[in-house]
Amino acid sequence: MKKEFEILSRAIGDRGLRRTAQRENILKVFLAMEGHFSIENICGEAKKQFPSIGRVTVYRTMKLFEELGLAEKMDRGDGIARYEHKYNHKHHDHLVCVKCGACIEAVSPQIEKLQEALAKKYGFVPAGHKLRIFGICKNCR
Amino acid sequence: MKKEFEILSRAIGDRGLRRTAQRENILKVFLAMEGHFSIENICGEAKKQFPSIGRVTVYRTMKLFEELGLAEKMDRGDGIARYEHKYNHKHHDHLVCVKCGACIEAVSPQIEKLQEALAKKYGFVPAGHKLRIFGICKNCR
DNA sequence: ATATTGTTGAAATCGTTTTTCAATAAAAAT
DNA sequence: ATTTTTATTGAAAAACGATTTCAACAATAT
Repeated sequence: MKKEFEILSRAIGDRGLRRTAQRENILKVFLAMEGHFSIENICGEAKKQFPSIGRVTVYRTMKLFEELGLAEKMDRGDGIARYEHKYNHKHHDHLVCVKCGACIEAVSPQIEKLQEALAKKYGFVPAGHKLRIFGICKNCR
Repeated sequence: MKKEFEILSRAIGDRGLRRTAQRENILKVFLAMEGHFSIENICGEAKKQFPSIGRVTVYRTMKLFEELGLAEKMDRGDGIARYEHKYNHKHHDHLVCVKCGACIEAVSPQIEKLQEALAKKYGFVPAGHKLRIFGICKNCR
């Protein structure tokens, strides 16, 4: 839970950014959440400790965290961007329940390999991929 | 190129919908386009033959086509919904070029199988999936 | 302490999609 | 054929998430 703050600190130094209570608070709150959260979710959580914080600041800060490799945007297909932890979290795919919206993280090394091969077959230099498997989760059936 | 109109006709009969020039025109235009097209693209094309047609009608009609299994919505990650043909087109994944936006359709039966297995491993009843591989296409490098 | 300049947050704006609603037109009833 | 019914249309308005603007503010450098 420390490294992420170091990354933020380094970015602040390197880029001539300023150390603000908002940024530190959003990072703290974000790291404490486990799962996939919308800006509104994160902002709501942040407001508990920092009531004056604005939605716009959360948008801007999460974009910064994305650039720093701390957060990754994902979308469940409902038009709302959600963020998940990225630092020290390896790549994974998502199993999205179409009933309850639950989102499970999963990964198959074989699928990863085959995706590389598929891209190359078409002359693509692969840079990443996003796989969502939709279905009914264990709890919902 | 005939079956799709039959499907529309049948839906009109079954659901008490009405046969309108707009719906037939949008279907004609959509079938004539090959690739992935936004509402604005489709509306622009439709306007050539039917100048009075409105964007809203295209939204509504494409949603109907989705329900009828004639069209499938896909998103390239840029927030704009695009439609592709579904009827008589088997499932495929998308290779999206991050430089030029080109979108190639590809499929790997092995990946499909492994996805099923991955879903089941987590107790999911899979209902479908969307895989986008991002990278640089042959032309762009 | 002061000057500089990055940051904040409310309001305004943006771009896509949806809803509203009066006018229209397709199908049914006469 | 005419009238009635009701689905459909399309412009305008609203909704929605996300972005931009800008004056007030506050972190850092001088």
